[in-house]
Amino acid sequence: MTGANEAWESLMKAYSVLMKQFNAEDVWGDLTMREYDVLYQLSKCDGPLRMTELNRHVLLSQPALSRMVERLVDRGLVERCPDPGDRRGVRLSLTPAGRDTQRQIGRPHARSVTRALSVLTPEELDQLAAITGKLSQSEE
Amino acid sequence: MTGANEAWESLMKAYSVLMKQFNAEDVWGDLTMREYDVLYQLSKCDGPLRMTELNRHVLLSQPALSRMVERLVDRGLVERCPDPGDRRGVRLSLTPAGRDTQRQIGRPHARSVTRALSVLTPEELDQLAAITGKLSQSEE
DNA sequence: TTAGAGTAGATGCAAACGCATTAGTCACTA
DNA sequence: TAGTGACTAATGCGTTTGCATCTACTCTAA
Repeated sequence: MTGANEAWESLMKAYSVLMKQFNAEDVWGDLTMREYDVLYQLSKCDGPLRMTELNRHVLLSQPALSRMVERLVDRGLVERCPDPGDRRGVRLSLTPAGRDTQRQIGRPHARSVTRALSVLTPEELDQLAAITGKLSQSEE
Repeated sequence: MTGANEAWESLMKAYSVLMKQFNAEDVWGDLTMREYDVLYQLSKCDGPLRMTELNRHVLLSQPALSRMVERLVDRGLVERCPDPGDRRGVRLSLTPAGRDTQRQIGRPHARSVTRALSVLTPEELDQLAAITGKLSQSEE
């Protein structure tokens, strides 16, 4: 019988341990993990993403994300063009170079993830995905 | 049937969503969540902790932790004294004020955690703790 | 059609971060 | 017991972060 706080602490610990492990791997080239995360989130959606929408998927403040995107644009990995339907907004998408970089990093990283989670049975993977999915959907 | 990468992504999403939610709550006083985390980790161990040991439990680089501890010492929340057995090392512990602050923040935060995880059944809490526990122990 | 509230993203600025390196200590071996 | 390599924590420095704020645009309703 586990309390909610023990479960949350255990989740945080796992996150922290695995994040450090992944960060130590030599697969990130000249990107940080956070920058890769932005490229990855963009790679998942084929259509262009709005800044605000992207910000929902990334653990960064709005200004920090704004500047990170600016840097990625400067480096030719992300394209930023005005949203025709809302002139306040911006549409973000990967450039070919950005997509390429994402894939090049994503492949070995995905292998690391598989290796790190290989201690879990298929049933446990299912349960983990189901439970954490429930958690992120529960924001009202 | 879920793959390891989907499970990891789902875990990261849950972490990110809940972290943002907790961060938005008005319980942190003049501390950041990261600073609270350090106080919390110190509060869990009764005996003094070594810098390196503390660093294992916190998602921060060694220099960042060193300076954060310095700030907490300046604010009177943490005590730093030389380790008699190893003159390179440092022994960290909470001051009474630090313990007090930790408790004052910890109480409402623990309630938030309980509320956020209340969408899970007791069985799911057990499973989540067991699975994430397995993950963090698997570093060889 | 226009005033006022709300939203999207950018910017100024101080604080905090990570990388590389350093100083000091330990532990093992010759 | 002197020398070498590993380990612990601190520091220099350029970059990134968050908070507060700002500008520009949208939406609602009078």
